[in-house]
Amino acid sequence: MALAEAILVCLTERPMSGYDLAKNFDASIGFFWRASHQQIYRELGRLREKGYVISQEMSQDGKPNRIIHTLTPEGKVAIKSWSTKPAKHPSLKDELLVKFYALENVDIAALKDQLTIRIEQHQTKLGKYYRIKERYYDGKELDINQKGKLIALEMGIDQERQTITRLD
Amino acid sequence: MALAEAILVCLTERPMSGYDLAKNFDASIGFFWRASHQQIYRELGRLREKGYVISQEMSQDGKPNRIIHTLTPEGKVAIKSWSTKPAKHPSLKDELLVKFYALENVDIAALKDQLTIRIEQHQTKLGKYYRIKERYYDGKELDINQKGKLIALEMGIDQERQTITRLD
DNA sequence: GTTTAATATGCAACTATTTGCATATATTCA
DNA sequence: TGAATATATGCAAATAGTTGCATATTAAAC
Repeated sequence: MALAEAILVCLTERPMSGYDLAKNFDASIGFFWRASHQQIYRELGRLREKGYVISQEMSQDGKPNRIIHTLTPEGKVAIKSWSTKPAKHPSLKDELLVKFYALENVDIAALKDQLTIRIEQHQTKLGKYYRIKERYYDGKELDINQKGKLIALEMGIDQERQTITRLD
Repeated sequence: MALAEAILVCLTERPMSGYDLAKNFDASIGFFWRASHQQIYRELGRLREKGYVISQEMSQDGKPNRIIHTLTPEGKVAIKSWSTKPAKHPSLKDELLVKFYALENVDIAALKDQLTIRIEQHQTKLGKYYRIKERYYDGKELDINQKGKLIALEMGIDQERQTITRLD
């Protein structure tokens, strides 16, 4: 499973709480791998058991305590080892295309509405990508780690733009 | 869940056995919704219980018996009703992009190999799409149902071509 | 002052998916 | 003659993902 690895990858940037990770999965890495906070908290437990992260409770004044998870050297080794294994096919499940596939048996007006919504969703996502790119990457000196993120981001931008053109 | 509906959609074309359906999920509709034969057989059981399909065993000489599943009017109603509900986001899980995201902590040579394999996979898929298009759609009179399938197919072709260009 | 939103964590139940196994027949290839 | 491939169906276990709920604090808005 790659949720574990996606979390470890996030933690290479800096130690984070489950809450921080959940926000990351809503924003940056979540564009390539989606996960809910429930999944993340459960997975963090497993990663702790395996010794890939260590977790420390930090008290904060005002807000509830947070548990900060830090990547261990064993965790880093796990990422490297995962990285050499063949990547699985991206999962592929698109209800909207199934509906087009069934055009004769479908409510066409409802389908058009869904298409409009879908296009809007892609535009929203594209907007988010652009904002991230401007804010963190444009006109900055980039180390290799940031370059990797930029590559992934640009692939996402390309994909969204093309999908919008295709559907529109 | 849309596996149920994807199966029903397949059965609008003609009555089929589980085996036929599994092959369909490997070829045409499977380009938008992947499923294993185990999943399909189990789901067929549920669809039978709900009365969306009826199943009849046919003996064949030589080969093992097949069970032919036929869409019922209730099944057709279920498709129509599903078609009006908002389509969920396509699922989104791409290990390869996660690996790019983690460039600093990854084995770069291994990643390049995986990228090559991925491009080849997209090319294989594109080839399949083209063959289906030529064989079943090019220069043919199309009814509305076939037009829907052609739209889905052309979206697939477009997507694959652009993905190959992007990755290459 | 009470509701709403943001922060912060997590369990439990349910549903879906994957993986491994199991069985049986007929044909084709070496 | 034995092995591999295609046809044909399905169970069981493990893993993954979704949905609903539960709790607790603080700040800001109304």
